[in-house]
Amino acid sequence: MPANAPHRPAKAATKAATGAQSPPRRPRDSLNRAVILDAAIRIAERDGLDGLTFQALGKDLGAHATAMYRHFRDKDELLLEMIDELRERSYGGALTSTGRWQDDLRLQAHSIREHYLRYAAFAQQMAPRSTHRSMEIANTEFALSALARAGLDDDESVLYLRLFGNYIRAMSSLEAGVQSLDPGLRAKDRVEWQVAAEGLDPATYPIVHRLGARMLPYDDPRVFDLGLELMIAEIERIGAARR
Amino acid sequence: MPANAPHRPAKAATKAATGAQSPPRRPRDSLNRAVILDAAIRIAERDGLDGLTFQALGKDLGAHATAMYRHFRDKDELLLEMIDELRERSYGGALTSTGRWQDDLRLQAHSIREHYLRYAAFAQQMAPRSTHRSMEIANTEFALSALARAGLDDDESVLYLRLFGNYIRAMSSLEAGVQSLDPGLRAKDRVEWQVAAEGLDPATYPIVHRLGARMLPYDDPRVFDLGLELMIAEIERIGAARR
DNA sequence: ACCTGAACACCGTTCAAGT
DNA sequence: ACCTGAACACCGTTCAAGT
Repeated sequence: MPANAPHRPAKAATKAATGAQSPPRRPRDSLNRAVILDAAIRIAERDGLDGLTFQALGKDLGAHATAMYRHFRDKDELLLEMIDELRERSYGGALTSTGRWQDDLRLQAHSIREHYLRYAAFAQQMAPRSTHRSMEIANTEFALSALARAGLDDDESVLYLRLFGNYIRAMSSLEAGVQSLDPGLRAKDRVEWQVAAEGLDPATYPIVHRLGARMLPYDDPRVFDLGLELMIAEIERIGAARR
Repeated sequence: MPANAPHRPAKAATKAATGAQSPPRRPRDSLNRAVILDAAIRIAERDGLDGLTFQALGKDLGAHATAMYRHFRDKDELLLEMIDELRERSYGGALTSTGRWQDDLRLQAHSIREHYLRYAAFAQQMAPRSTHRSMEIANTEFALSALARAGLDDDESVLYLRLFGNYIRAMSSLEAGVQSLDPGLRAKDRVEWQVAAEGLDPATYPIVHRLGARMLPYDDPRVFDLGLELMIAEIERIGAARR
């Protein structure tokens, strides 16, 4: 039996011979966007974004791969819906204010960062795309409210909203990117700095030669907070000067 | 003639019939990493990363698609080499110091950012990966030297090097990601904020309702410098306190 | 040793056919 | 109306065969 024959021209015959029959047809209307989205997220979490194919989706759902096209225009539409659904699941309800604008910004920054790291495979797709769904608008209102309470005027608010938002998404996306790399490759990375530093000419690269062994990994967790506190301190300064 | 038959089983026969013959065989050793890299970069700049396939490469070079496998282990190795080659082309020689550490950091930040925006399709691949090639080590020495002249000690230097480096790569990568999106989609984005803001309930979203029309795009160029200056000012403060 | 040709095991997507 | 089956036009990668 030519088990690996491509494009099996005699599939039906093989089936008849082995007694295998088509899996039961999926009952009508049992497939819908919610069910497909659910399976897609489950598959992506298990096998990564590369593992998410229409064939895998069909297998998981017991349906034909092309059945998805009745519910999503193409794969990109599926992906966008997944991003939105994940967002909904992660910070379901709106954030509740802590009472202090500084802590509100910290809370928001960390909740977004955790979301990106939890769904690291999606991070690079999420960061530059806005959905304008209610979740995003609620988040924007939350941040703008904190900036207003800090004492920023309208012009400053829209500017610092972008710095704050971009910083959080960009840095989280980078961390997620690092963590999505092959683990073996990342381990090699750290060692290589040490090796490279030791083998270096101390005359041309004196500081790298001296500090190479103490270099921090790209995703050192202290870095995110360091920049975050810098922004909060600056916002505090601007607000105080304005009063 | 079945022009669109897949996996053309009668290719040789067709060729003989039409009189077409195999293109001239590529002369021995005319293919090498440099030549392939050059073509790959040309193709990627013209057709984007999605257009860069071994088939396109073969066509461009007048060689068989699989000939590349003699020179690169797989596509990922080709991609890494491309990233490194582009880096080499962008900021060819090492940066030369301006004499002021603040301006050195600004120079480096902007040259890296321009590099990311110029090769926006690669940005998301470049950001989280380090190559440990000479270019990267020279850049690291340059930044560490600036931080040392600012007055930072070793611990502070390695920490702020990461913040500085991650900020630049992360923010540049985000901007590149935005600019890689479909242009039509980006235009829609800006309008949608305005529409969303106007249709909003002013009671639940008072600030977004008021400021929605003035929202800045994700890739507003002022944002990058705003954060950059924040970091430089902080480094200045730390250095001054230490003296 | 270097390049080609054919094959393998996939993809996303379209569309006529089944139910 | 919803789902299936077959096909189309691609991918990256392997490997035996040509030169």
